[in-house]
Amino acid sequence: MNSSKFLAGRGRERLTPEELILLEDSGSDVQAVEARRTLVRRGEPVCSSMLVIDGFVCRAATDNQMVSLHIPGDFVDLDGFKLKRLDHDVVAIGPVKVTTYSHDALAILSERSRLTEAFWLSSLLDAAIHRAWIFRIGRLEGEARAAHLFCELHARLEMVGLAEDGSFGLPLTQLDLGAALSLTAVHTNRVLRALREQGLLTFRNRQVEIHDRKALAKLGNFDAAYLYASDLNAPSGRPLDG
Amino acid sequence: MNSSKFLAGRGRERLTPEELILLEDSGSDVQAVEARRTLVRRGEPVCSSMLVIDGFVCRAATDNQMVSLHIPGDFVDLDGFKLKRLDHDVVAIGPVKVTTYSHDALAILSERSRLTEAFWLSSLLDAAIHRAWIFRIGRLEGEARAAHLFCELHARLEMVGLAEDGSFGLPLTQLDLGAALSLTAVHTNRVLRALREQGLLTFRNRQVEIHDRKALAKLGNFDAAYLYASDLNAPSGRPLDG
DNA sequence: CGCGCGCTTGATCAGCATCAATTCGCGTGG
DNA sequence: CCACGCGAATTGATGCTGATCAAGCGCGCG
Repeated sequence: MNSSKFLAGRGRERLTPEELILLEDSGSDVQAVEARRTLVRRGEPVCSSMLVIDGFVCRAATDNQMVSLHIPGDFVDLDGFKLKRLDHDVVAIGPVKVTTYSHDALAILSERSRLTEAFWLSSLLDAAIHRAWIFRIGRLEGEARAAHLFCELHARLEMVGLAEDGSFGLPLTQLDLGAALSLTAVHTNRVLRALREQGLLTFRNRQVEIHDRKALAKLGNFDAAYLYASDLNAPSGRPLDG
Repeated sequence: MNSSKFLAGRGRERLTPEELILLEDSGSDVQAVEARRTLVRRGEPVCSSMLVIDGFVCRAATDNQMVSLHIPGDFVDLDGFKLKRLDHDVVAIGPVKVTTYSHDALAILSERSRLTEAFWLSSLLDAAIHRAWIFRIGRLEGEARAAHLFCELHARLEMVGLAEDGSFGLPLTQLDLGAALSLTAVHTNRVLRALREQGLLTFRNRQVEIHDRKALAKLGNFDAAYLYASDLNAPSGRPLDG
């Protein structure tokens, strides 16, 4: 598995080919991580950050509240580069592949290129997604809450080519899903059944099939604007030709 | 009111005096904003960002869910500098004073200094606070939720010298508080009464008095680590003497 | 084959929303 | 000066959403 495919995620389309090469050369080889492994524990000093290449990685706060869910192309703990420790655990959900970037390497990269801005942008997108999670948990109830999360995941996965026809792999248990939705596993199960019975989506065998994308978005009050997809793919403020 | 007092908030202690001067010179004069004014509406193109000098500013998502609450020293919509529009409204809660920074000025600043990193750091702190809000709303119930929020506000205000002896001004109505806590105004009222009757805190006339800080933190499961206060005030990675 | 984990379903209970009404504080105009 | 109006605070009554407790099922794996 080559990491370069995902280097261009999260607005890094704006980078020049030279910058992308610089970025790729600074990362480690791809490393495999087994499912359920805790990659970073909260509070521990960290000296490197990870780019997800394959699989799903989550960030978990106190009482196992999931606060973030990362897909291939996401840097998981760029926070650690600037803050030197994390305020949450980082856990692989299924089997995962990552590349790591030592903070020393990132520091050198920052000196030599506009990559600092790319990283900042990535952090801003994380923050925007966090805000959507606050809204989801704070204002939507059961079915709508799940619908909103599935819409988000679909949109994000589609941006990196990992969703097709409303269908994508999602190696979460219903307990994991509950941790993200802030619902018990029991209630998550009932919510999934309700969505299935309404013909909106099925989630079985680690595979999501969205049957009615429009209705799902409506139920979940989902507006993808906060993912800034079009902006990121649009030509940047940088002059087009040099 | 001079803005320089708050330029050093949010980890900007790390900046050199020259950088601080550069920053101060790039901002507008202090502008007064009346209470309840919407400063930026979601989706609108933005071409400047704001630093809060006095008062409270919040960010509100769909259905009036508050997703963020900003105090003097916070940049409210630095997001807009990189993303060019916001995924939420920005609203003054009480009467507020701000200085604005045009994105052109910020771009020039970025070129000339390490300010990009300071801004990035500020965004990372916002994200960390967002995560704490997800935990609070997702895992804590009524009283604990309110306790956690009051602890956060106290800690943040103390960092910029706006809280003393567990007491600080907070110009929110109970409805506003409910929007932040994701509770109805009615239930917010009952929760406040419960906290008062337990001798933990009183909130009256826009003034918070924390009577038992330790017990409040315990009830709210509050650990201030996510605010990175000590890290920000500690000497930075930058060489101490030049 | 049996154990464990995840999924599923039923029954009961608690936290909070909702609806409704009253009171309080305060600025405004008669 | 007082009546009025309006937003905010407060309190009561009722109902819904989702937690909790409990039990059974399916399936992969040692």
